[in-house]
Amino acid sequence: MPVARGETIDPARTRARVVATLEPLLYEHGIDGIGVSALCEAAGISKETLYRHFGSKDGLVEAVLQQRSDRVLQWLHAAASGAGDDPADQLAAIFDALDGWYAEPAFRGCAIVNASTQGRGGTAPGVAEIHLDRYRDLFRAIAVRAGSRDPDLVATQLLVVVEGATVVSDQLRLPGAAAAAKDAALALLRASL
Amino acid sequence: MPVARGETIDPARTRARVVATLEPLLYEHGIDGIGVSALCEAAGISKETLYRHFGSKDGLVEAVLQQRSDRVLQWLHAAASGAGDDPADQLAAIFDALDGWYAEPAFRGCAIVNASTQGRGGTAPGVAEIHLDRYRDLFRAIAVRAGSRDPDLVATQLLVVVEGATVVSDQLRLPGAAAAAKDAALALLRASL
DNA sequence: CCAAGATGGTACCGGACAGTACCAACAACT
DNA sequence: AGTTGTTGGTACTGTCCGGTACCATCTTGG
Repeated sequence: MPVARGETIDPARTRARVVATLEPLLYEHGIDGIGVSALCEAAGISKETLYRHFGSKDGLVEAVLQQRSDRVLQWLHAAASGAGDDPADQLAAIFDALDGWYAEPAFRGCAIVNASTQGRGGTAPGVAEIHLDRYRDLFRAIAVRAGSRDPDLVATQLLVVVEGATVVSDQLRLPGAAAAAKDAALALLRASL
Repeated sequence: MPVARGETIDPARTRARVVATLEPLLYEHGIDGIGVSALCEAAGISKETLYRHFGSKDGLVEAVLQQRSDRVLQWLHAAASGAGDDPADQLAAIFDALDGWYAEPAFRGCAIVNASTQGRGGTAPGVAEIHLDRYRDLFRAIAVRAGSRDPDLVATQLLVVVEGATVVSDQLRLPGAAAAAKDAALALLRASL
């Protein structure tokens, strides 16, 4: 089949579809764990199309990671918002959401941190920093509204707990890791008042 | 130059020297970030020697990771022991030691976790689990001696904090991450009594 | 002094991978 | 209808990497 299938030809739409399709694949296999040819086959596009849209494999990876960071942060903000107005409840809701993620069979740790660890040099410089900073901003806002004495400190501590829980859940497959992290996060927030 | 240089021919000694020499190199560049030829050149050995000793690149990596895990755990045990008998002091000493590590320019996160993240499949299955379990045992012993109500929970939480601090320090280069983690660890231990 | 084992050097093989070129087919706008 | 632009298919290139083979050289132990 030569061109667009049922849908109209639209480069932006093609690009978005490719990013959405390839995101879970790159997450599952790792950036160096899957070749460009396999990615193209999975996305149903030719290599030429991929390189016209993204310039290089690194360009594709950066686009995928950017969208993933956006999606994850939106998801956590939604989880917090849906838990009412109490900062502690919102914090608990975030860790409950993470617990569900950790339990998924496809869970492989934090995609952005994994990518940064794998691709030392070249791949997505700054994406990881921005991602973690946004995480920290989310926690800082919660700490501020909870009335913490040192919101920056608490935000860093909560970021540490989240990233640690992610790593431990991934490496050790401890089912209780998220619950322990949630307990720790609430204790740290409480201790900061 | 053909054979052993100044030292006597001794396969075990050669193997140990190779592991010690290549450990920092594999840590710095990542497992897939440096080729076997470069490793041999750096170690001053031929490819044939490397493959006779380790069988494959994965075999070399596993040997390096095993030794690194041993070294790190010994180092932390020593830091704890050197801080006296108070469990809280020992915990603080561990995080102070980590703080020094995080500040090193060569710091690249946890080598074992990095390797596990990079080499999905084939590379060192189980090394990461064992490493984190040993970490957790160290913390559990501290929690027990401190009189925590639930030493297993505290051990998991402290493991989460350590791994999180390592990731955050690596990705974000936050100088205060270790101090925040130390503060969090002590608060969690205190809250568990 | 000689046999056996450990080693370094080098060249090589096969495969995988990122990236490119060329072409035919199809859609959208005029 | 035709022109322009987007796409899929395929073949190809150059490169790098893990791993193997062969050989000369040196130490070690008898």
